[in-house]
Amino acid sequence: MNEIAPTPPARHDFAAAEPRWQAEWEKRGVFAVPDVPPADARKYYVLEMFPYPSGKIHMGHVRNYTLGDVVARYKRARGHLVMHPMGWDAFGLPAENAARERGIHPGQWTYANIANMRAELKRMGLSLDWSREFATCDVAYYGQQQKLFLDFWKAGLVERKESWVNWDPVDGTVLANEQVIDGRGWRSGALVEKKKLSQWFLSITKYAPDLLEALGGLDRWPERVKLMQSNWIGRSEGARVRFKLAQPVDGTEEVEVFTTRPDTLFGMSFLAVAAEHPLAAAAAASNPAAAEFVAECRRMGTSEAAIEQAEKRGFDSGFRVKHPFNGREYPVWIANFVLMEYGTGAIFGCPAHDQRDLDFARKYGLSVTPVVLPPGADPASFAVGDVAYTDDGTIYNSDFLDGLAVPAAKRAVIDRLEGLGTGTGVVNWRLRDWGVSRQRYWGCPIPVIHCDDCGALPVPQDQLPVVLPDDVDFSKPGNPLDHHPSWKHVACPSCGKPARRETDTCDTFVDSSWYFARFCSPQAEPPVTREAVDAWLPVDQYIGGIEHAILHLLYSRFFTRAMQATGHLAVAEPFAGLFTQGMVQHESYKGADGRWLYPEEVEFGTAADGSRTATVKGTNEAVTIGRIEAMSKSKRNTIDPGAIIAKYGADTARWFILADNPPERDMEWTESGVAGAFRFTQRLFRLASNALPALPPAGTPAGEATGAARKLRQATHRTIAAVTEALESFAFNVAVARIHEFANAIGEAEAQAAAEGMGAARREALEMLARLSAPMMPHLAEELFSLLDPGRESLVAQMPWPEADPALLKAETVTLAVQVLGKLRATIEVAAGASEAEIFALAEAEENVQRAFAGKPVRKRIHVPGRVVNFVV
RNA sequence: GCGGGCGUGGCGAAAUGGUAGACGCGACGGACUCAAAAUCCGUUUCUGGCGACAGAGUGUCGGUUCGAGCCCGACCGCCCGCACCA
Repeated sequence: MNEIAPTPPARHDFAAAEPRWQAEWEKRGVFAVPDVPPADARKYYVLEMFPYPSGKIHMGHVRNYTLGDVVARYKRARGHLVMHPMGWDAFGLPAENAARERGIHPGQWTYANIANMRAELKRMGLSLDWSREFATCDVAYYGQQQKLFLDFWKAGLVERKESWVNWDPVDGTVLANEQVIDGRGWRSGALVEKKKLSQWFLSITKYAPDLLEALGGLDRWPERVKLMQSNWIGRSEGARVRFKLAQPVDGTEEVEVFTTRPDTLFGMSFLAVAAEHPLAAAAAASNPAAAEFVAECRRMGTSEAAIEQAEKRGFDSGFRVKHPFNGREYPVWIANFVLMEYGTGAIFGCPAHDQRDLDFARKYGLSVTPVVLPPGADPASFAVGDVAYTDDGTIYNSDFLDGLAVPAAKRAVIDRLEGLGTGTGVVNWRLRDWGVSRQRYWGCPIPVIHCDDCGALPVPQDQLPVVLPDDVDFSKPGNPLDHHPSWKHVACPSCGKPARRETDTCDTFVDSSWYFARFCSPQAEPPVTREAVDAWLPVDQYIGGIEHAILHLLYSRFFTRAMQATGHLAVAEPFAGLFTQGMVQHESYKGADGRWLYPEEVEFGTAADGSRTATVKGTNEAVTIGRIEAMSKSKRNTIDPGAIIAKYGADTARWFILADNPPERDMEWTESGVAGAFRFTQRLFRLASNALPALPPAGTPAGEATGAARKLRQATHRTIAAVTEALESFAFNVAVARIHEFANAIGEAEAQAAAEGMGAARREALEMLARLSAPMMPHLAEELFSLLDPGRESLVAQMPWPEADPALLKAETVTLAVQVLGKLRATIEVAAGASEAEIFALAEAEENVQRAFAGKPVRKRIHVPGRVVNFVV
């Protein structure tokens, strides 16, 4: 052994190295791409959902942007020209809340947050083209959005309609669903009411059939997202049926319902209308009790979840309708579970074959008549108890439908209704038009002028953009744009008389419905440059949270169609590939008095029984360790990425967030996990620096190796193949595991440093270790490579992806599992080319296998090459 | 309530219908050290057995198959969305 004490192993100084490599990437412009790529370029557009600038990045962002960066760096190495931009979803409620609570202007608050978060993101070492950055609250962005709105209007895709909003009668403000808590306004505590307002809508329903059908072509989208969108669009075939009122109400003689079960029309026991339905209003006008019930329904707010979860209640309006076929009369109820927005706002109730109708009928003592007989049931005795029968069967108790199957009965009813002129077969969609009006300041102004004489007119092109005024007063409730002293007063562009600007601004979902197109030409004066969007769109890989599975993605799919219709771009689908990541979670902690504690306030120990204990740091106060749940400010179970990066470096944070879980699943952030990832970064550095004296110069080929060197070379090339496959399939946690195994193999090879050809094999292994981990730990990869090859020209970020040598992937022998009746009894090692007969003979010779036979004859032999042998006895 | 998803050791997990638990965390044991940290080596699904080995085991119950974590059905639990949070 060497008598001289070895120099202590050098440590990777991430704090110095990470900014150095970030500066180097920027200096060489490695991540910048042109608006219009060269003709021979293989473009690849990687995009993560852009962040709302809340103030600080959170772990969800770290996860999202790390995932995207791995894809971007990998695809770049595979020879693609990769566009990977970043921007800010910068309009929205929190900025107005900050303005009201702290007196800061929303714009000032937002841009300060952006500056902070941009610096935090830069410390992560993401391979972003920052020259494309914009915020949706930039006039340069929302001004172009106003042009899109007017183009859509011209193309017949914008409509003005009435709709209901949550109204806080004390604050005099429209509330977001999030601001309604248990039916009360979050600030005032007043009971929320529904209020009808005239608002702007984008006609997404015109594209409902296309949005549904085109889902079939999105082969790189998760099935569950497509299924959710499909259900949301909600195509259903059914019938509209008009019922005559026994007595006309306010001159109205009929009420129309939509049903998907026209076959059960003879099982009807009541008709129910929504509280917003004209018949409900008519009942309320003449009956104080009905008025009270309708008022109560209004207090439920507009959220569908709240409406459907509320106890099912109804009120008999006193009106009666006649059955279209037999003329029998049925009561008209006002029901809190009937949605005005769906179908016609009225249903007929058939309790025997619809669970909700059955619950309602039982509650109010309405009749229950079964009309669908389950197969094999006896018509004389079949009865419905507490469970409605919703499956197929044979129709009975139904006049001309008796004996028909359900589908035939549906057709027969529709034919008869159409013959009588009292109904039609229709396709109904659950999807509603997209209401984009918001009565708020911090959003894109809707470019419309209202004139008493000329109506609603577009703002003329030469008066665009309509810019938000800076001098706004948040001390008053309501929309600051509306009570601004001068902003809304303009001349009518048509007649010149005094007119008013639209004071509503756009839903922020509008901003995020075309930002991916804007990134292609972020400075363009038209909203997008055709050459740029035609070249770059669609986004090849889009990555974001599953919580956006429906709304954001559906609105974006609509927007590209609308932009296509108005000549702005060529594609219909914005995102060719979609990946939805899981959430980042952490344990939550509660102090003795029930207050939530931040993780850094808590100290851990071990109790006598081995369980974990926790106390408030520096005290003896007991802490309750709560559930592992999504990080949230209110539960204080957050970890600040900035602090983690400062303590361990960006590579460690990135590595840990990729290492432990499959990216689509929720992950738990643990301090010990991060520490483990940090140790691994140091281990890689040590492997390289320890090996350095034993390595031949850079560029030495590994050559035909034998013995230990060949074993290492096989490990190297198997790792190349395995990591490549894992990255291609988004199995980043598996890629990490393979690199761990590879590091173990390199570590084991240290003991055989003297073996023939080992120096070159180790050099190859370490260089590949750096290059394979580069998408995940880009700074360390550069650092390792500069250690191994100080004279090199290109950065790892510019190197092509390594290729595995097929000759080194082949195994000389394979291990087969030997089963008897499916139970493992032995394993055998056979040569790769062994014949089936040899394999069976070898397997049957195993002592354990013979014992398992227990003297019984073998009836069947199964051989799955490379895997398993199974004997059936 | 409706729609969608998930469930595997002490923990995070891996596994084209073919050896369940790779890899990591933690724990335990050992080496090094005056000591500690760091590092390195080993053990670690449960039960029985000194051991060879045997039995059980992927939320629960049932089914298909030579063979099921994986496919099918029912149930339980948790998570996401429900149109003005982003």
